[in-house]
Amino acid sequence: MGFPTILIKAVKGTRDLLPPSTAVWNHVEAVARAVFRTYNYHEIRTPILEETQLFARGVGEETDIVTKEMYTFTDRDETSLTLRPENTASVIRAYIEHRLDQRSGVQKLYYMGPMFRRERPQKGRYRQFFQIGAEAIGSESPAVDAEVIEMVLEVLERVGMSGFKLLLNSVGDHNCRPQFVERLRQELKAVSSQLCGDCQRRADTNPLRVLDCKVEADQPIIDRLPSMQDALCDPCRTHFTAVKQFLDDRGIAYEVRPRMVRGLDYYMRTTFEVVHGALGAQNSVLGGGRYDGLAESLGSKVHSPGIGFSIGEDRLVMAVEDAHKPVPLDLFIAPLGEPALRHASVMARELRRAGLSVELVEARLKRAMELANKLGARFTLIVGENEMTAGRYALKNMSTGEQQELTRDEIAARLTVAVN
RNA sequence: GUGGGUGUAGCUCAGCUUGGUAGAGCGCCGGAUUGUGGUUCCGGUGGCCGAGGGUUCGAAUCCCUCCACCCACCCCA
Repeated sequence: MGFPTILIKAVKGTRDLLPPSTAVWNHVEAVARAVFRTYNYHEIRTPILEETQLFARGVGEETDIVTKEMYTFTDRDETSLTLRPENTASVIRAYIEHRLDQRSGVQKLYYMGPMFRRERPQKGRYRQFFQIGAEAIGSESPAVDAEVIEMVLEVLERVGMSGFKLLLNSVGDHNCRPQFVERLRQELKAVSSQLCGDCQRRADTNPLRVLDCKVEADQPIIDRLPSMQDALCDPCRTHFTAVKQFLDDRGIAYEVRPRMVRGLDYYMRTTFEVVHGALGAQNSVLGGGRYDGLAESLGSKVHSPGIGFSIGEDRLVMAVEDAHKPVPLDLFIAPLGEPALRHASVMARELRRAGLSVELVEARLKRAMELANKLGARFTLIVGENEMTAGRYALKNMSTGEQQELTRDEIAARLTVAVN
């Protein structure tokens, strides 16, 4: 007593999702599942907790994600565990562990759920964030790349998003990329002193990132640096040309961004990203790409090339939320008095079983009507003594104000028609 | 990790320059007589003014320190 208890609040970078916003989340997820089904993708659920080694080897020892953003702790038996910062490595781990390569056909898997990265939070970026992703494993064909891209754009469109832009690139493979990076590193030695501070550092640690620099003053210098597009080896070039051809066939618009770089080491050949204007600085709604060497680097003896993407669900919801209208309540039942409440409760059960959303509150009628209105009820049913003895109940249409006396059966029939 | 901004009622904010211990709108609750909502009118509820310290007779207001949140860099979804 007297000592104010310190309020416990949500951990930094995490948040509570409340109604009516959760309806938008559910809608986005339902649309994604529906689209994935039509492309014959099936859900996979992997643990949120994995051995730290999985991400170190999968995502890349030197990436920002692994070096400074993971939630890692030592378990009681001394093994190092990590809250997943992304899900592709886990999916591939499961693919190898359960020998999914032995199943026939390309394995097409999708997932949705929380990921964790310990970054400084800002608009569209959280420490616990949600991704919806899919992976197609077991094919190197550029036709698969195009189909995956087509599918994810379908999700965006069906969810009501517009005004987005698809960015495309090829980052080469084990054969041509290391050579390119080395060449870039050499050329940067001559000019890095003229670049911004970040780029001077990147010139050493991650030369590819210099190409992606947004500092205005650096652009003329960056423009003169070699392009990955020109450095692609023949197989990579052929693959990329085919991907573009397949997209063109579908009438899918894209912009080739030779300088677009992705932050996960496993990407190879095709990479892509979708950006949207109204999201703040974190304007990337989804990112993805091919990862033909990932399975081997996780210990697979069979070559298991794959391609996938993941949507930033928080950002997608942010982009479509305003257009979403609240889910209405079908019926508000206003019983007058204790006997009426018992009677109405039974009626409510019947109507709910028939699929209607029903709220039931005993109160003075004026108060009940007020509540019905505030809850956005489409109809209100009044159950009083008169109604119970007559077997006919007053059903009021809340938008027109019109009211009629109906029997129980008539109410159910009338409502199911009106609601659909 | 680095910068900038903001912390006053459940929400959005005013008040701070020129110290005299709080206001608006919305929300919520109630009323305008009996079993009918939305509009209008009236009333009510609600805040240790982010926390701690300092200056002062007196601090939401001035000074210091911390904390939280937001935005941006970095990086990414």
